[in-house]
Amino acid sequence: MRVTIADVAREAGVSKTTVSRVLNTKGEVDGSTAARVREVIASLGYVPSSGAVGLARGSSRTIGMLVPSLTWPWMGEVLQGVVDTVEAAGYGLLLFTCNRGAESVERFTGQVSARAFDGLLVVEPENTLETITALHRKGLPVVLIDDRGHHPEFPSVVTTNREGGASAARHLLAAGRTRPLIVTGIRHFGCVRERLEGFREVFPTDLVHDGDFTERAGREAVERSIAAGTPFDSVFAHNDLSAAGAVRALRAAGRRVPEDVAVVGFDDIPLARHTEPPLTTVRQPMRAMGEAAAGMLLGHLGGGPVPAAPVVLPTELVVRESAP
Amino acid sequence: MRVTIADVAREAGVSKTTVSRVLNTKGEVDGSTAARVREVIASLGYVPSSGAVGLARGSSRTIGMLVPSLTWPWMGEVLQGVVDTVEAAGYGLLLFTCNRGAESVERFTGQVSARAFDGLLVVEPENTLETITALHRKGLPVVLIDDRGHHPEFPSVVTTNREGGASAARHLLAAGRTRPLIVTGIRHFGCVRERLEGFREVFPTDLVHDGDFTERAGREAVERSIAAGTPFDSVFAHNDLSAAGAVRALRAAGRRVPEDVAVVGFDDIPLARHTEPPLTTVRQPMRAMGEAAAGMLLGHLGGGPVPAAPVVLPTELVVRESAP
DNA sequence: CTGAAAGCGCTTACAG
DNA sequence: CTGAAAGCGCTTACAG
Repeated sequence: MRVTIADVAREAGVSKTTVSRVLNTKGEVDGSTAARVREVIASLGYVPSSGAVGLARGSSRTIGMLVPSLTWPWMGEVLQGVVDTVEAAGYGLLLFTCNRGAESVERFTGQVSARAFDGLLVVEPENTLETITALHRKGLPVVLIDDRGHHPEFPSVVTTNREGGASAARHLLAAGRTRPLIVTGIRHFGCVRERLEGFREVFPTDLVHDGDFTERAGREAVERSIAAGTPFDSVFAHNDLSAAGAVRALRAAGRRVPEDVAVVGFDDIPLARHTEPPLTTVRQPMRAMGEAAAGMLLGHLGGGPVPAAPVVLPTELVVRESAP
Repeated sequence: MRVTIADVAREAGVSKTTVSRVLNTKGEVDGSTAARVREVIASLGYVPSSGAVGLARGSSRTIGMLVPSLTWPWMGEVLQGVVDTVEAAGYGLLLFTCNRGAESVERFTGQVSARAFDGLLVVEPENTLETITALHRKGLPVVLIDDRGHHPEFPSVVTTNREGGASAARHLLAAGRTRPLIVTGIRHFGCVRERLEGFREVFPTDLVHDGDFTERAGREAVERSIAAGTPFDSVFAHNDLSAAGAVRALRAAGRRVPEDVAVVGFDDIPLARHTEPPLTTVRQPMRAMGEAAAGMLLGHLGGGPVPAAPVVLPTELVVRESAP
């Protein structure tokens, strides 16, 4: 049978109120009484029921996290940062993905209404913005990670996408390249627009291929440019996957990387160091972003303020062989 | 203010008992009464508090999952399989990692005692077996995923490691290779022993290098063999990361892959299709394993039996250029 | 410094 | 078919 606060109280010869007080170090309790209660707690191996505590206190000491997919290359890093921070604060992390349309979104909002968690971390899945906005307006604390749509309504953690694009441009320019080709990610993402602008402010070019973050997008951009006879001596891809595709297509076409064409990616996912040649890329601090977002949310739940402006964590250019 | 069952009862002109009955479709309720209650529920947007339900019912409709790391290359697939299954059943998933020693293990067992979840899925972190065994003996339903230590005490989902090793061996043998080199993973893992035995039963060899699942392990095994003048015409690595290391070292040493040396990995992580050349590898069905484990646990929580023997999901040889 | 009692929002015998 | 009441295991005014 489960040990309850009543068992502890009886065994220690005090009231449940007193046990609760020493449990939460709240209110004055006589030193020796407290010590006795603590002994009983230890000897009985008593742990308060999280459900009962949550019900009585009106909060669950759990935070929720909603992500579009768990298999994206950088999601593990974000998650690890979040889990580490949340666990260290004694909170639990409830994980949700909304990848099966309306039905799963509904199930998710049900969990929210059920008060299964006190606050929500979001890597925004497509088509969930309305839902999340509604929940936020109803009072659910929310922090966005890698805000791809730029929603000033929410506290968020972002990285320096514009400066990241600019750093790639400066690097290629310094290496003496003159005709860069850009393979973008999905255009309506804020991060994509920023990476593009940041790059072109430093290194203007009209060779822009619309991609979608897939390997194929990188491959096709290169294949088409070569087929069209468009000269280019470098590629800036908006993520590492399409950079890897570009590298593959270049080598298949007999162009040497980096001698003939230098390639720079974005993200620095594990794959980046394993392509041939390894990718020069703009590193996103995914784990730190997860930690920062979780920290913000926990701080807010603890009664603190939330930053009015997005918290910005810097990208970092990682130089490898694809663009030395 | 939050909508409660009392609000619904008042609005519908019935007792809380009746509302509870239509909520859980339990016991007989008059058709028209039920319809009226349902309308009120919808119009008020009522959702039962998960904490209260859990307290009253003695279960949380949440399952826990404990993993050693969220950044391992195949962990995302496992997680996705688990989350999809758990969500579809209307359960929540609470995520834990025990990667900071005793302190985090303690915090984790605290959550268990707090009844934060009804059952546990485990990808076993090092040095947690005792803890998990103790929890299991105390009555916590547990299912192990990719049981690396072979603990017959627990229900588990595994893959055909022995047959996977054998399939790699048959493939190399059929390709006319005669001197295979093996780079193992950490030796005390059950899966490593099985892959090794499976391979050597089909294709005996004494060229075995103890590795640790890192890229460096693959690189060093190859470098040492070359330095020692040991002839070999193929490599079977116990995971893709060390296979990638082997490929890299071979090419750096001027050996052609697969012409001079064929390389076969294990896992089929995303990286496998991006090495140069892409890796032939023994695919582990990680997502399916996650789904199966979650399904077993949910079935058990639902009152069903657990399979007495481990559930075994088949590996599959994926042939790419590194060993055609 | 301490305790009796009410309350958090549900479910579940029990009685009708 | 329906409801009053007790109970799940805590916390928190309130009173002393």
